[in-house]
Amino acid sequence: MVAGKEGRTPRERYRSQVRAEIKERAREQIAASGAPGLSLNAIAKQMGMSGPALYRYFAGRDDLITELIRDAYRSLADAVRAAAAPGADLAGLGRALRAWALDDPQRYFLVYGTPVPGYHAPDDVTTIAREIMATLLDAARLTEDHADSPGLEAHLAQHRQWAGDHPADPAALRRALSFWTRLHGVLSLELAGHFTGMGFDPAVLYGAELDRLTHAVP
Amino acid sequence: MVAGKEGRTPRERYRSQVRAEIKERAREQIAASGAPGLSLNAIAKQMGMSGPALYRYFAGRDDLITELIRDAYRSLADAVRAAAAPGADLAGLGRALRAWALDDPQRYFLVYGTPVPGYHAPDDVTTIAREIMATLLDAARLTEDHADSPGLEAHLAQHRQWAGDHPADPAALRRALSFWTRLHGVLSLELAGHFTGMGFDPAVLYGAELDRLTHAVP
DNA sequence: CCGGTCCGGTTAGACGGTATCACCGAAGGG
DNA sequence: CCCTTCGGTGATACCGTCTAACCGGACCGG
Repeated sequence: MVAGKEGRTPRERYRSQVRAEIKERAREQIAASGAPGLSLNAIAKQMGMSGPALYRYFAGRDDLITELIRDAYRSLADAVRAAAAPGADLAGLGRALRAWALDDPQRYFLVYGTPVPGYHAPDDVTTIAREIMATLLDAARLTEDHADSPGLEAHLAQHRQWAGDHPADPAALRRALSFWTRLHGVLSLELAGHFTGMGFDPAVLYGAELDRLTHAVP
Repeated sequence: MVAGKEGRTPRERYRSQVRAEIKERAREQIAASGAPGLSLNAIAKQMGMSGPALYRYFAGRDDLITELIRDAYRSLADAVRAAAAPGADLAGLGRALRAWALDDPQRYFLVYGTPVPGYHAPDDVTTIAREIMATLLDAARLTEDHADSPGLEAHLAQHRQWAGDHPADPAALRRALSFWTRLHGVLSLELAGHFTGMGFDPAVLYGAELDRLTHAVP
């Protein structure tokens, strides 16, 4: 079996365990105060250690946040992969996406929130993003919808490098892209609280958008 | 004439002038490093003053950011109002929204970016948001589209408190909401850089979404 | 014109955060 | 059994917000 993170030596076991606890506390802090409120000092104090000890486990605050972003991407990829397991269509994917987002809004924002102008995601994150897109394209091929946008599909047919060598026709590219942007539109506004106090149920709006993405309406 | 900000007394003139310059520098910093990178100290240094002087003009960092958020909302309301001036439909509104967003992405994120969990927008901001929504509803009444979502429209017909006493039928409510969420979906992903390297032109995608929101397709 | 008040600016400093450094003790492997 | 390596410590530099005490000049009524 491949060498998992489960420790070979006791030292490594302890190390990955402490790393895990640091990340857990970090997630709690982010859930409570958002990503900019994350404080290494506070985490160390919570764990009974004193400040600089954490630098044995993470190169710095940015490194820790990057790690959390990586985990968030992995978690999203897992959720999406699970929902699309054996040739499922976009509908289940959409429901899984919303469940994943509501389960931990700040995790969603780690992936899709306001970016720091200077920040560049590491390569493996973009690899995971590519895998998510591939899964999305798979499901988009198996889904029929009504609408078509000749102009957009023509454009996508000529600019499909983001799909790699995926065997998806322009209509599937369009479906995947609209799926992504429309559901993100509803989700991000909902999670950011822009619907609070408006009175309607965001789930209904989300469901309606998902319906129009996945059903061939008359 | 109403008392504008243009100074009555020289003191007030000077004060609002310094406040304006502080906000200008703050906008520059936010554009360069994002909202969390805003530093009062750096602004003071840039202006040739020393740290605490800025507290004569703003109660603190949060107060300054809140003021910038207020300005961003006002700017968006102005742009939307100008685009919808004499009974225009959603198409022009959509183009104006994208232009406004691309003109200053960080300003867009001040309005629609990742929220700080504890933060609550002041009342006048929600008032401006309401005005934007009213303008959007006006335009949505004058626009015909093809799609309909009976379930969503029925739900909105019963939960229309966010529309206040606006004379908009359920279809218009649905159009306004979809307009908001779909265009935000494309815009926020584009501004966050999630389309970079994918090869296609976000403007085409945005245009296609706007088309389907404003044209009665077969 | 003059005196008092208000206002905008200063320095000093408390406090908390990131991050580096030198040092120490103990666990672990040869 | 020794020695290396690793995890943890306190001290420290630096930067950030924000408060406090203080000062000088602009503004205002008389």
